[in-house]
Amino acid sequence: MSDPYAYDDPLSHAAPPAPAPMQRFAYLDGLNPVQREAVEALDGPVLVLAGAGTGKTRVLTTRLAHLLMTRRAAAFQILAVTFTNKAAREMRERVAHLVGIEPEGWWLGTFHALAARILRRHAELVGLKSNFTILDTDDQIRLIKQLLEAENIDSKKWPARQVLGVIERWKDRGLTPDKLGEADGGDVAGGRVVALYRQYQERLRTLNACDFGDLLLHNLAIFQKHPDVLAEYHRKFKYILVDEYQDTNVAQYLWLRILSQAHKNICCVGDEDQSIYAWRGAEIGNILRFEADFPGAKVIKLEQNYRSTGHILAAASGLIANNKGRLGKTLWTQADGGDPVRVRGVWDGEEEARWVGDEIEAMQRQGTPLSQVAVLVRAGFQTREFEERFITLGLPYRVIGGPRFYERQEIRDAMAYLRVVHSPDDDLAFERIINLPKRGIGPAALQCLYQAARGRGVSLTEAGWALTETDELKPKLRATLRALLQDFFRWRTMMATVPHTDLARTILDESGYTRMWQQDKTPEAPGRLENLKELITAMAEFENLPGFLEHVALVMENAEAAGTDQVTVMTLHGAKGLEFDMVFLPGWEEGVFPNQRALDETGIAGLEEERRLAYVGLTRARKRATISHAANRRLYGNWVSAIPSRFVEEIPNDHVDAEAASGLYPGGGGGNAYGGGGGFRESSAYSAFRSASRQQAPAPRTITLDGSSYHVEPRARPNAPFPKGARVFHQKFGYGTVTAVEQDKLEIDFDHAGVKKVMDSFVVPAEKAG
DNA sequence: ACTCGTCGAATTTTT
DNA sequence: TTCGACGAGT
Repeated sequence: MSDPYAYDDPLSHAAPPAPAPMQRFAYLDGLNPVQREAVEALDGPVLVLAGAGTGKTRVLTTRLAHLLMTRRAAAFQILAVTFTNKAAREMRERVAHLVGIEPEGWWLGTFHALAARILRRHAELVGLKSNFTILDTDDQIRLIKQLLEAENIDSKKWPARQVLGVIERWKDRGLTPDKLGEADGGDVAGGRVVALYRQYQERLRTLNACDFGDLLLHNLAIFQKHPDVLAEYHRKFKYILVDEYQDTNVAQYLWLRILSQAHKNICCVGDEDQSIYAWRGAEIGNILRFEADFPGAKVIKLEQNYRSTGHILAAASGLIANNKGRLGKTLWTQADGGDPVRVRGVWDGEEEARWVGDEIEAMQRQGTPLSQVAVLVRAGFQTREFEERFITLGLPYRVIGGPRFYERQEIRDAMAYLRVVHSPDDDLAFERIINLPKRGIGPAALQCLYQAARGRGVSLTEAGWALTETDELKPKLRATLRALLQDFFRWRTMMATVPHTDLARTILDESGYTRMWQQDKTPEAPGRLENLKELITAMAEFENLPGFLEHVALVMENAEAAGTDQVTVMTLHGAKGLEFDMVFLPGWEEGVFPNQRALDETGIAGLEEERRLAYVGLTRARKRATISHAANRRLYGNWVSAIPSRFVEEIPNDHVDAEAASGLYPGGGGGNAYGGGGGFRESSAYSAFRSASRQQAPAPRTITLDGSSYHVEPRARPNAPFPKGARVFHQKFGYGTVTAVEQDKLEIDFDHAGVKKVMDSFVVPAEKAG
């Protein structure tokens, strides 16, 4: 317990393990030939392209086990990297199961946890102390706000969130302030983001803190400037294994590359078709470029799907085939065809929720457990309608998402107390709780503290002590401040003798924080007190306070919900990696999905990412996938009409069973969602969403359904809509922009052929061309 | 220092 | 529509 950051493996420099005797490895038996190849290709760079449901995790874990069992490497010589703690835990458990024991001293964890571990050992090389704190988003925002204020930048025009976003994207790409010119920030924050970034980094250093991005960047800096340190890790890590490679950002890629450059034993597993995190810095290019980045790389494609029925798989494959930026895989299955993907058109969001609810009840009656049913939505706000409906029906459900345990206000407050006790210099934590519960130390007093701290170049705590000696503060305030600081001092001394759980309880009680919630009469208060208790319980699993704080900073996880039988409602992003028998995919409308903003902001790249998201959604389903779209939806208080998502049309007809209420879309003869000759081209959702056009709320009415289900005729499917401004491609005239729309005739300004009027059936959206 | 009202914005999320 | 952030008033 003497040094909580002592991570050194006693065996790090031990002689290489003896080769294993020839033996049979039973765990290889259940693998298919390709999986086996992926497991056994231990040396050199390997890219395993693992399609959805092809047994990726199995390959990963078996490969790790194989490395250990063949004694190619000891556990501490393997670096195994994941994105989430959940994935790390799962891998740890499954490998332990395969190997029979929990491997000791190994380096398996998230990019951030591993980078933090390395950084703690060499913190001084980048000007930090090894007990640096890792900031959470709250801290970051508050810091940026302070900087904005100091710079006199209007925080209304440039919200701290946005400024932070820009900085984080830079960090994702490995761009430290010195690599940027002042102009690189565009007009963000009045053209001063780069300066803010620099100041932000300076502040972090004086706070002895770093954010998540820094963990990686500091690692890179250390490796680049200290070859001896790098060499140490080169010697140490003989094999590197990476999960979800398609989600890596540039900084993570550089980190992997530099660590693997000595031995080149790096195996990356991923699926470019499931790359859905570009918006937070993921570079799909990393996986697309793998063979170029790692010369001599072996590429192994896992294509046999063990999850879904034939129809679902074919639907998903057909959809994703519309993407350009992919390496390409052909998934196949031995499973039955099963049912085609259902596509259902309804009048509005309410009806959609009603229909989905009814369908789920029907499935339940037929014996499907609710735990095998999921409703996957594009965006959080879509969950509400389903919740309301499920409550009405009395259908048990749980919404995944929402604020997680360690993000709750009361937990963050409690954590701030603990952080200040652990490290008195943690100004951000101190600031958070200095007046919580209310002690009368308001903004004015805080301002005074700040000045004192800055003037003396010390932390707030230290400045506080100084202020108790002077008469800059009113006597009463001075006394309060002194009492608080003395409390902290006392708690700090208790650290050595009192178990950390007891200490935490004491702190929360004596500080008056518990009492604050006990006296609070809002309905949330009891829950918050519960959470505080839970926090103490969670602490018990850790040896000491620093260990716990590191866990919270890096892991920030929820305890798993109780195991009652419930429908799962969550976002498509949240569903990656999961699977269910029955999957509902509501809201497949232009504007909602693909999301209009994604299209506006990132164009074709955005569209392709949305399509991958659709692919992820479909491939979550084992037995049945049900897509639905509403003709009308209430969005931010006003009604908008929308047309079915282009993704609906992109699914091959043979695998779709489409059915829509009649009269959903204006114009056109048939009046069903898909046939009927282009009726809904006029009410393009593009413009509808962009301008949030105010429309009369559709009068509530009963929908008469077409008696029989309607099967889509291949030829009858209309082209994608071409709103004004759309980029299109014409066989003869090339690329152009739509300048006017009149029924099925378009006026197009072609890049090379000038303005022409053409029938819409002769052009395709520009992104589909070629 | 706290409460109330107005204004504006509004995907996706891990660490 | 709903939520939050901020500014004015008590």
